[in-house]
Amino acid sequence: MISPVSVRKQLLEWYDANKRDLPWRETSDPYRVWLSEIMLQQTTVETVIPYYHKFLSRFPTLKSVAEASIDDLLLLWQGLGYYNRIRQFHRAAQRVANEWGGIIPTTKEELIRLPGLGPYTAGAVASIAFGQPVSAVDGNIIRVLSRLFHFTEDAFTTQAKKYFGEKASSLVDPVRPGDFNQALMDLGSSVCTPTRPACLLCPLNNFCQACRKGKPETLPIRLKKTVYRKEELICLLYLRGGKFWLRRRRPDEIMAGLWEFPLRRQGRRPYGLQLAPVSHTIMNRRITVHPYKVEVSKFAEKDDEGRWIRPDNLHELPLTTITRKVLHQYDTGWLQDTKYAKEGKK
DNA sequence: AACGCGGGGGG
DNA sequence: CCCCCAGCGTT
Repeated sequence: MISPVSVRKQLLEWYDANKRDLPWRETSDPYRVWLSEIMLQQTTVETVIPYYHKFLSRFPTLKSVAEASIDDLLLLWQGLGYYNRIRQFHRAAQRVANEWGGIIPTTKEELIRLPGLGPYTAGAVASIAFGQPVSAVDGNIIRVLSRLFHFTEDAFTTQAKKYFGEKASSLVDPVRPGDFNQALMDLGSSVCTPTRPACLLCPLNNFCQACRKGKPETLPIRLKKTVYRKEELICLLYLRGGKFWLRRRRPDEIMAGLWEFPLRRQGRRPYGLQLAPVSHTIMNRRITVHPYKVEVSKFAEKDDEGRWIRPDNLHELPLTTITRKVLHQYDTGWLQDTKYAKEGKK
C-alpha cells in the first residue's frame, strides 16, 4: 500500500529543492494565479510566460479585465489559441464583480460554477491561491498517478478521471495543498515524462508500481486515437494603395473575432503570383496556406464582411496566427526570395 | 460519451 | 513530415 504521509513528505522535499521558477509562483494574488491557470490550459509554460507578462502589464487587476472590451482582451490573446478561454475569463471577471462584490470565491465548489473553470482549474486556484486541500488533476498528474498506481486501463475515460480524482484527493497534503499539486505537475513535466521517465531521479520511485514492474513509459494508456486530416487553403493578399483586405471571422467560426486575410479552399485559384506555403495546425487538421497576391479589382466586392484596413492599424487588430506569419513574411521580404527560388526550380 | 477548439514541439 | 499533447463547453 502507498502511504499518503510518506508520499507527501518525499514529494514536497523534492519540490522544495527542484521547483521551477515561474512568474505566477512569485505572487499570492489569486487573480494572477487564476489567469496563469487559464493560460496554461492546453498550453506549454514556455508559450505562456510572455503572454502572462504582457497581459498583466495591460490588465493588472481582475476589475480591469471585467471593465475591458473583448476586442482589447483578444488582442493580448492573439496567437495563444483556444480563444473561448479569454471570452469565458471576461464573463467570469464580470460575474465576480457583480455577484461577489469583486472578491474571488475561495472554494472549489464555488469556483467551478464560474465560466471557464472546470474540475482542474477550480482545484488549482482553490489549492494554490487559497490553500484549500483539494485535488487538481491535469494531464501531467494523470500520467504520474497512472504509473504510481499501475493503472492499466484507458486513463482518459470518465471513470478513470474519477478514479484519479479520488486518488489525488486522498494524497493531497492538507498543510501545503497548492505546493503538493504543483509538485505533482512539476514531477510530471520534468521527471515522470511521457516517453523517457527518469525514475532514478524520482522522489516517488520507492512507491511507484509501474517503475517497479519496469515499463513506466507504457502508461498512461489512451485507447482512442486522434484522426488527422490535411487541408490546403489559399490565402489571398488583396493589395491596393498600400492597404490590405482583411475579414473578421464570424462568431460561429473557429478563432471567432480574429482578423485574417481571406482564405479559400484549394481548387479554383485566382490568377496571381504564387508565394510560399505556410504550414499550420488547427487541432487535428494540418493546414498548408498558400499566399497569393492578386489584382484587387477582381475580388474587392466579393465579401461584405471584409473591410479595408491600413497596414499601420494591423497591430491593433487581433490577427490569426496564419495571418501573422504571412504578414511577417511579407514585411521581411521572405516571400519575394521564395518566389524566385520556386520559379527557378521549374 | 463524443466532439470542437490552436499552437508548439518531438521523433 | 507525421504525430503527440490535453481542460472546458457544447451537443
